[in-house]
Amino acid sequence: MARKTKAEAAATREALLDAAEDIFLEKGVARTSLEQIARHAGMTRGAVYWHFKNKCDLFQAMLLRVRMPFEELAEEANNSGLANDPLSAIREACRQGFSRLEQPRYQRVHAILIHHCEVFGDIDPLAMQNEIAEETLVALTGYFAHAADMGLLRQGLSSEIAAGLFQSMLGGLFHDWLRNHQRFSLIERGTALVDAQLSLMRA
Amino acid sequence: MARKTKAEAAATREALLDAAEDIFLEKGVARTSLEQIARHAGMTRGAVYWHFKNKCDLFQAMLLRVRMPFEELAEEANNSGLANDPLSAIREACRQGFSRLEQPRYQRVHAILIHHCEVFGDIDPLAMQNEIAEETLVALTGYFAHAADMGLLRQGLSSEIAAGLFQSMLGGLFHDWLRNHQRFSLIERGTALVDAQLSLMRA
DNA sequence: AAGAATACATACACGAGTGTATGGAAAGTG
DNA sequence: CACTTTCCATACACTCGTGTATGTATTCTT
Repeated sequence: MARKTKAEAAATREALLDAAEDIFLEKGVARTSLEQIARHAGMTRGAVYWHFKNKCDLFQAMLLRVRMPFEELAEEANNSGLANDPLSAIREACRQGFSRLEQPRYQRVHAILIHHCEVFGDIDPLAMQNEIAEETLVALTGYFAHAADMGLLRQGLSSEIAAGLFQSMLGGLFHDWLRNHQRFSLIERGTALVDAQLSLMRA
Repeated sequence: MARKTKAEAAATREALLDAAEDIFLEKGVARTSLEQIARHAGMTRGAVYWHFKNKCDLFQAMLLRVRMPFEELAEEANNSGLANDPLSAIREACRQGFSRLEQPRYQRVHAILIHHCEVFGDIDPLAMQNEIAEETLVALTGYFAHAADMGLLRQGLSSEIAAGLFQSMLGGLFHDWLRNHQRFSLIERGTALVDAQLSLMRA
């Protein structure tokens, strides 16, 4: 085969990553070969080994195309100027995260990470999930503590328990939705649950 | 090798399943070979292929040694004579499930099912999780509807939303705990969260 | 415009894992 | 006490996937 222009080469690289998303999601990471990925992108294994060192490298490249939603959730919660209303800040951060995850690429990659890959090379999805969960819990605890100081929380509800309840609820919702996203809309059901939970927690 | 007595043969079968639990949990299902399982049990692959048809059959046999806690959770919640207090019935059913899952074998097998195996042969772990989640949601909806009829729920809180919140919270808690169970006690944290959530929901 | 680098396709060697076939010694069975 | 069956080890053939080496037409460089 002949050499292609730089733009074409970049396009085949993206096509390989797209194909990897498709087949990883369908068959799981461990059960898919580089041959299957290449064929699904209309290429051969030669293209894969030119653009990526091996399967693990390709997997990492696939992850780099999306950012973790919870990280952005924490970021955007900090950036939102609602520091005087921490509970509303939590709500808006959740809605931001929901709409991010509804984008097909985000949804597919996260579904692969959480439900379709095992420990794999030097990538440990469970460790990544643990980090994300811990970050989320810390961020939520801060916001609920702030809310408690302002007297916004129902009496008898500590900020630690509130943060734990909220984080578990969010995690369960994400797992449910990623398992089969066509059953319900994440934004609709997510905001309904978030609003209900915050309403229960408000003084 | 020589033939062993029936009891000894059954013991080696259990030893093979124990070894499978260990290595599946450590390395993931896809990355473990039958050779590794056999060696970890002090046997060879001949023993594995005598007791099981293949890897998928061994996996199913491993699953059969534990039963789904949610099914039994619902059963025992029905059997408990707390029909006049649905919220307390939910609490007790959850505590039953927590103590079940704290048993090492239950914890290990469920951690494997949820976090350490992909789609695999004719076994689809995600489908199993979907079934369990659906059953749980239906059961919870029934109990919360009963509670709503009795006026036990806070006004403005529908039984569907209450069930959704509770199921997501339970699911998130399970995923968190199964990811690394040494971080906290499921019974302690679980009952704390369940009590807090039910307290928020009570009228 | 000529050499060098690029972007793949093709071909090959290699190991790892699987499934099966065979062997054999002890346990059950009558 | 023969005789069959059981329980497992060993050995072999086979497939699948990987990694690398090589070829090659084209694009980029100067």
